Amino acid sequence: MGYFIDVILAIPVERMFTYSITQAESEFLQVGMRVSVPFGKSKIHTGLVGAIHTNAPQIYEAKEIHQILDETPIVTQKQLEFWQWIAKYYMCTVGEVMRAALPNAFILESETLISRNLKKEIKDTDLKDDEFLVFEALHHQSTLKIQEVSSILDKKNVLPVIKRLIDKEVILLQEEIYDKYKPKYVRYVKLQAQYTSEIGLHQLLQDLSRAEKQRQVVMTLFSISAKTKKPIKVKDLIEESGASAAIVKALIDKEILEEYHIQTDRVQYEGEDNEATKALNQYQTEALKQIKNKFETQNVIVLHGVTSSGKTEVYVKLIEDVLLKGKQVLYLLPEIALTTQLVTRLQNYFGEQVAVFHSKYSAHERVEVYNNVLENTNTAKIILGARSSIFLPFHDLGLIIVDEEHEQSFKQFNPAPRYHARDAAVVLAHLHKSKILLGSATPSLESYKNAIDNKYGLVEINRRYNNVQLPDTELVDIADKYKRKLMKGHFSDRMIEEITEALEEGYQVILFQNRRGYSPIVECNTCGHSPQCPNCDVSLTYHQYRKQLRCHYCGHNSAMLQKCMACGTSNLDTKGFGTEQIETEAKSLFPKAKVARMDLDTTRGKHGYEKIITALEQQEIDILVGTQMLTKGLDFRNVKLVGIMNADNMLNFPDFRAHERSFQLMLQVSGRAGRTDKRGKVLIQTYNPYHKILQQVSTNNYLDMFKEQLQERRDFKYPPFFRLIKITLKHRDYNKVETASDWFAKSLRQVFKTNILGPEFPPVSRVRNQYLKNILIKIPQQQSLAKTKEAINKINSSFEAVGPFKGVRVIINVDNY
DNA sequence: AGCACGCCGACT
DNA sequence: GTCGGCGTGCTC
Repeated sequence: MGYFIDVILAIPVERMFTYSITQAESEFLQVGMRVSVPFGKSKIHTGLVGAIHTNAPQIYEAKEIHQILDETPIVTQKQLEFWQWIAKYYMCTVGEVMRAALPNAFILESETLISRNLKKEIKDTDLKDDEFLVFEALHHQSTLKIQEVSSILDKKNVLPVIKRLIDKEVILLQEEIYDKYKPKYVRYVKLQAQYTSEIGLHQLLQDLSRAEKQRQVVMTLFSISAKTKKPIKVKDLIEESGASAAIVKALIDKEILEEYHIQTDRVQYEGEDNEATKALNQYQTEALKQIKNKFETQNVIVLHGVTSSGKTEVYVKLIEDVLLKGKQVLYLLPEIALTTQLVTRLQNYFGEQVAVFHSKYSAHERVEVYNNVLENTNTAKIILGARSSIFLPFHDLGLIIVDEEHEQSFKQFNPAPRYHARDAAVVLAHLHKSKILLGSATPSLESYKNAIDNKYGLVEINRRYNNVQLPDTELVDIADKYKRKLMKGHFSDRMIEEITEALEEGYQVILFQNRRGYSPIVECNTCGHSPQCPNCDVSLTYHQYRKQLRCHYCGHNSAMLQKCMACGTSNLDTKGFGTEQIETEAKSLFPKAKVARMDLDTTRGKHGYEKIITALEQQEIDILVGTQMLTKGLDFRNVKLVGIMNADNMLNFPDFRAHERSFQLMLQVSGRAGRTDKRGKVLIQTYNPYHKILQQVSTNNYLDMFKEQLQERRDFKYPPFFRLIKITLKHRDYNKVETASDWFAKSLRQVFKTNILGPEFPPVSRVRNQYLKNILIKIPQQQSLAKTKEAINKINSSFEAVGPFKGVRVIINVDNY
């Protein structure tokens, strides 16, 4: 009888692959372990064991596996179940989920290594120039990677050269698979055993009487070990004794000290949990009580607490309870909110039990967190992470908190799996029979509706912490201000007055403009021509600080034009404005104030974001201009005024969620104002001060907004009443996209009759030289989601079989909002 | 996703 | 005339 395993590979193909194994291997292997397997002509891939069985495949012969990579499963049964759900719900392959779910370092792929064939005599004259270069390089280096050959020859495609060399038997190939993860070892030292006794030590110090520096080092070592009773790092010893590394080395060489290594986590919390959790005020206490009560009967609760109401403290109390029961906690946050204060705050309470997981971490660091969660170590009881942390190998999850639940960034768009971390977390909680709390000052309509419908529990906090008042919001009609010539640049007289006042009182100001760059359109005043991106269907945005025109879709950039490309006059003008322009204007209007800008362009580096936040906290910045980055749950103590430069471009955004999102955005930015003693002020500049959303923002009326938006969603058949699936077709050829999308939409209409929208070009119909066309499927509540997806999959496979549509990419996005 | 195999333009 | 571009099909 043969033994076989079905293996999941991290590639976008539907099926699993069957490999043959020996009986011994079948006894050792378990579902969830990794194996390396030969795949395709020569490559070796990492596969995850999905099933172990004895059914030989009928139509092909299974290859043997290459190697077993794990001693115990690294993926739990629950995770596999979760992967299956994600793949099914978000219409992607399990392989794609695997790629997103495992740290990259776990997914090894072989690397082709080239080495010299020593058995063969080679005459230089037999080789062509480029062949000789490779041959010669192998004299200096025993093996070369393909990529290295590429750089030696300075060309992309080196395979033909390599092939010729193999034919001439000059080189040999080998496939090397290696673990990308290397544990970190820290050097420690201790005294050799014979010196640990009192006599031995005494003798040693005498022997070293003529080597004063060395004697010092030994003395220091002795005193540290007496003090801490812990192993001593070489680094610490050098620091403490003030000696050089050479002296320590000499002692090791003389065999007085012994050197050893200990495997160490890369991410470590050095401090201690030195803070008792804060006492809650009456509103928080009440909320906590309600949450606990409702968790008795409900698994999901929405916590709606106004900005600065102290939701975090409530979370902390809940976490404490769960930890006492010995369970794990997952705390999900939007990526950007992670890098800051919250981490420190939780560490102050929970010390090393807090583990952080996000994209800025290196591959190694992620592996360590992953393993710690898998082993359920004490250093991974609370996982603070961005959306991808839902894929960690939890054992005993007791609570999931999704903070800033409304945030759009919980949804992944590219690549697949296009999952929404909040929604997936609800499923994850269900799998673990865990509770889940969705917190926000401005809950998403979906979540709030679920709460109203009693599917979820609802708990509200209506007071800010310390009873600080909500800011006073004022709408400024800039149409009127322009008419009466009261505008200076993009600043109304009211804005200038308020900024002046805030600055005079020593407070800080935040100015919000939801668009980066200097101005999004450059236009010729003579002929009306405006420069477009060569690869995408958009106008180029002018970035003043580098005097560049840039495309925000593909990153294309060119120097700012001096003359119009169409008519040659130098009568160029800019339309619209972004953060850069606001920054420039603010600097000239308030020359004494220190103005800084926070957007994608200024926060690029690893710590760019933190630098600006720290500068603001330390009051090195008076006026901070920024995009929506500003909204992410930051607590700025000294900000009194928040100015929204232009509310209209958000409100007019062509998306069914534009109003909801504008409300959330504006309320969140407003929340940055006046967090302590003095009541904050929010100024919103708009052409349309009677817009209902602006009215609702200014009165902080979430419920009104909710009801009104919900009605609109019902009327126009949008979520949460209808589910959406967006299908995007993509190809370089315009006509191909046209005919392909027509075909696709027609097929969909044959099945669904109504509720198919499009095909339609998106607002930016060409990105990176690829034309895009969207089809939107609206799914009424009574229509089966599973059947709908089945139908879409069926149409998609027939589509792939149509010859003329070859090469057209189909991107399916479930819940594309 | 890679990666090999196979058919058409720009260079020695 | 070859080198090298990327379109198409397959991977247990």
